[in-house]
Amino acid sequence: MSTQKPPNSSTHSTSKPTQKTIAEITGLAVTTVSRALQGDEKIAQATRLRVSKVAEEIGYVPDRAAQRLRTGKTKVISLILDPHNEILGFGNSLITGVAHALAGTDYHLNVTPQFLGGDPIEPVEYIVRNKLADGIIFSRTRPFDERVRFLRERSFPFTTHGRTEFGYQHSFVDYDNEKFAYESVLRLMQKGRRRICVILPPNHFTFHQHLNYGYMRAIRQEGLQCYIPEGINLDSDMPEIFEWAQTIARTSDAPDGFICPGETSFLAIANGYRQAGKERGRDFDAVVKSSSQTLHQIDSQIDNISEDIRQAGALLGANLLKTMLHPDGPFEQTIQDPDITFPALKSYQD
Amino acid sequence: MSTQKPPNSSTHSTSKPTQKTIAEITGLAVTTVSRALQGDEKIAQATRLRVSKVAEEIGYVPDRAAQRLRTGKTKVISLILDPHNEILGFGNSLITGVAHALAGTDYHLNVTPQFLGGDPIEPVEYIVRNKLADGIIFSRTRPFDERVRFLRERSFPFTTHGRTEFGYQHSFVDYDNEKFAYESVLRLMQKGRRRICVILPPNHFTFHQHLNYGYMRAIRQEGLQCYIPEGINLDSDMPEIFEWAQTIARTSDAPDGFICPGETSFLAIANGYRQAGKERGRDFDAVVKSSSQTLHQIDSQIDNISEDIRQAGALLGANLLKTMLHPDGPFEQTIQDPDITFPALKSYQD
DNA sequence: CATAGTACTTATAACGTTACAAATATCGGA
DNA sequence: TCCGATATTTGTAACGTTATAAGTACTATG
Repeated sequence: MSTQKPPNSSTHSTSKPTQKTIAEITGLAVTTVSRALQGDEKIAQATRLRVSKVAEEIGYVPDRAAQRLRTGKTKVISLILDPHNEILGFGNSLITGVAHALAGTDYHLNVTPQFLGGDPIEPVEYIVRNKLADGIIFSRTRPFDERVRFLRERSFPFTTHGRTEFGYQHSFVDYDNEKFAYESVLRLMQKGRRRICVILPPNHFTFHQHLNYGYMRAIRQEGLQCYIPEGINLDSDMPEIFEWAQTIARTSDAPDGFICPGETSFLAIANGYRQAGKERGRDFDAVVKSSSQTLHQIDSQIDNISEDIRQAGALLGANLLKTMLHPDGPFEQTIQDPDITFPALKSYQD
Repeated sequence: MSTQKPPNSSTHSTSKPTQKTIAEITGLAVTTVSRALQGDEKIAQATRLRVSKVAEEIGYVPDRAAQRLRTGKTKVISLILDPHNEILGFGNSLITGVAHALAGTDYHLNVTPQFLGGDPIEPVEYIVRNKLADGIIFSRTRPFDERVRFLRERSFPFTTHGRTEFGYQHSFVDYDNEKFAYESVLRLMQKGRRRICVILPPNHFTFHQHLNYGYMRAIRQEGLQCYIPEGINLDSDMPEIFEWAQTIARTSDAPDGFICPGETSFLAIANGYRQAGKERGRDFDAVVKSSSQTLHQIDSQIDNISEDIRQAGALLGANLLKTMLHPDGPFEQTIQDPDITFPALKSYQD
């Protein structure tokens, strides 16, 4: 108290306030200010209070660059956004979800775009190399995903949207695609459909397997023929799918039921069938996985099983935060349950 | 040369290489290494070459935190993503565009989500306060946009997607909504429509004015009645628009032409009209502004005027880079021309 | 009253980089 | 041979923060 320096007003009025400014005002040492702001128990409660009050008053905000340089922690989480995820607001919902999970913490969200045609490992390597984040979230995992291997080798915290098939555990959030596919088959059968086709993602993705399992399980159980198109997948352009649908719609054994794990594939198929004079509800049916209300507006009677992307984002954020806190596990592994609420069945069960 | 220190191998083999590592290997001073890496002409070409070769070899990457602390430059550009921009991949396209503009520079892209219902100034204040970026991009500008005022006051570089009506100039990229609306009216007239309705964004946005001007100009010129719905706007939920459309479709003076500056509004309207037994092409027509191929798949005969969002992002990035280089202007102001290519008219011009 | 402990505060150094001023070497010309 | 000019390199300090170790003052204990 007695050693309080004269409040050198010229120093702390001009530019951005730092801990030094607070130190000068309170007459404390910069170290004390730093520790007070960190809530160190070894600093007297009264001091802590005083410091944070002054900090508040003069509008002090910590310099993240300095913190980062000193501690090595970026306090940033990087979400890698895949260009294929454009589908009806997927990216935005995911971002919003993660951002919500991070709100209240001092972590920032950084979105790294993954360029179309680029190697998926690139953004991950880049982030690790340049230490641009403390944790990474990415999607579209593969059974033996290179990114997972890479990050695990370096003990770099991450969470994935989608599972892998490695022998070791890691944090993830996934959607129960197996159940989605299985229930979809049952629903289509309920509507009298027998030639049920499923649109699968490219087979190097893990969720290809899950969808496939669910579909095949139901198909076998019900004694149906499986119908998996070749040359067409969930990532195909709409015009491509449209062309394909238009063609097969005119064949004698054209599918009368579709399982579409994405909205756009359904739209393209419905359009292709329409060109061939076939209407959804009369000539064929479909169960669609969607994450927005858009589809329902286009076809209000469509059977739709929803996936809550925003929730997935929030879970991913939360799981990653936990992983960073306890880097050696246990790993949070969350599987989202499909929300199945079909419209009531009409009487046209022929 | 003679003063070369012995290559203290223990120092630069373990952890991440820094300029110090390079200095030790080359026998130069850290300062020289720093300036060589910056390409300073005052450093001998031979030295520059040698330094960058060693840097490459040992996999040196500059520590951004240290650079940032020292220079005050974050080398980050922040894109503020509005939740309303979810519409069919808007966000992703914009991100991709900006990212492309930034590729090759040492700027990073950081996406800051704007929460639904939050004050638009919040993310901007936050970025400036915490100095999280050197430049900001945001959209959905208002005529007297608070964010523009705020950033200009602080001479903080920014570019907007959309114009303002301030007396001073600033960098922006905008779409020619006036032309879009005007041309849409003409197109609908060409198709024999006379009761032409326009869906406008909330009237606090600048592009509300532009759309309105274009629409009104054409309406007056052609001697038509204007039809601007109340209670419904471009940001309304699809179910809301659907309800509205369903109701007016049954009125005697129901519009037979719609100008939809967004895909979802069209879908909701088409659905509402369909409930009332009215079909697009027969009972009404629409011109839709879209930025994806999705709509075309749903209705291949639809008149659609496209907006290239990815290009907008690229322009925004480029403009902002220029603004940061020359903070006092001249400001890049780009207006994107609508891409108008309608399907050939059928003969049903009654 | 000395001593150990407790409660709290502080000086010093360092993270990796760059701005600045200063130093050294090299060279042509007087 | 000496001088100034040019070319090139270097030492020092600083950006704002925090970890570490060391300090001070006060209290309790024997």
